[in-house]
Amino acid sequence: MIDFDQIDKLIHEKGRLSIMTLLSTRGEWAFQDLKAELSMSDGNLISHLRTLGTAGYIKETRDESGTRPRTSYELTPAGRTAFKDYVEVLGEIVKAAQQS
Amino acid sequence: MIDFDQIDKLIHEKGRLSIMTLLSTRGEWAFQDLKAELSMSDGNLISHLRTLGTAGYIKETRDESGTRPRTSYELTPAGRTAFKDYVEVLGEIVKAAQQS
DNA sequence: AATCATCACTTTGTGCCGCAAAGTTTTACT
DNA sequence: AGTAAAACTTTGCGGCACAAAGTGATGATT
Repeated sequence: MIDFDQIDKLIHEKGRLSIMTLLSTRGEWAFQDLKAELSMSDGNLISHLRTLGTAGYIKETRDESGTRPRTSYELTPAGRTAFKDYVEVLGEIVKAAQQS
Repeated sequence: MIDFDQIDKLIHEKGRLSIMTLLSTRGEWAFQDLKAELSMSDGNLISHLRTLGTAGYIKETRDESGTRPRTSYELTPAGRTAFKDYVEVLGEIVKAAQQS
């Protein structure tokens, strides 16, 4: 049977799952790009980013060179691994559901 | 892009996702069987079952014929549809992750 | 026969967390 | 100079996951 305990609670939440999925498909995302793509409020988005940052899943890079500061986010190796493991469980669920 | 808003919040929670997955693979589950399989506390399990019941996703059947009462749970058609839709989104996420 | 344990739940309570609304500061534009 | 928009941050509320404890019935034990 599927080991549901293996599901990473940090990732298994709509907001953070969205973020992790986006970050996994493309290297870097600026705050505003994430916000636009996910239609999340600023507060909600940043709180999720902070949660993922504290967990060591993502890394933020602040770029002050342009006219406006721009903070970008990308997966860390740990984040990539955690996401891969999480997706593996999803795959098992999908497989189990298809057999029903 | 994946429409994360489509993710059914009622299903997208570890406990309820576990329950829905089990119910989708096998017709009927008694309370105790679910509890044993999922290692959940009574209170937690019943509250999730109630949430899914209120949503119309599962149906409970109480069997009083034996020495002890035995309540069993199964998916309703609506629950099966909702789960299928949910799993479809999971499939998209898995696919997106594999391409990274 | 009386106590003890187990089943089958239910109720209650706490603590965390998602989420939005409003605030803040800096930069562009007219 | 004054307004607007970008780029965040802080605060607060409401809801929910989860466990611990309570209840009442049946079955086992001595």
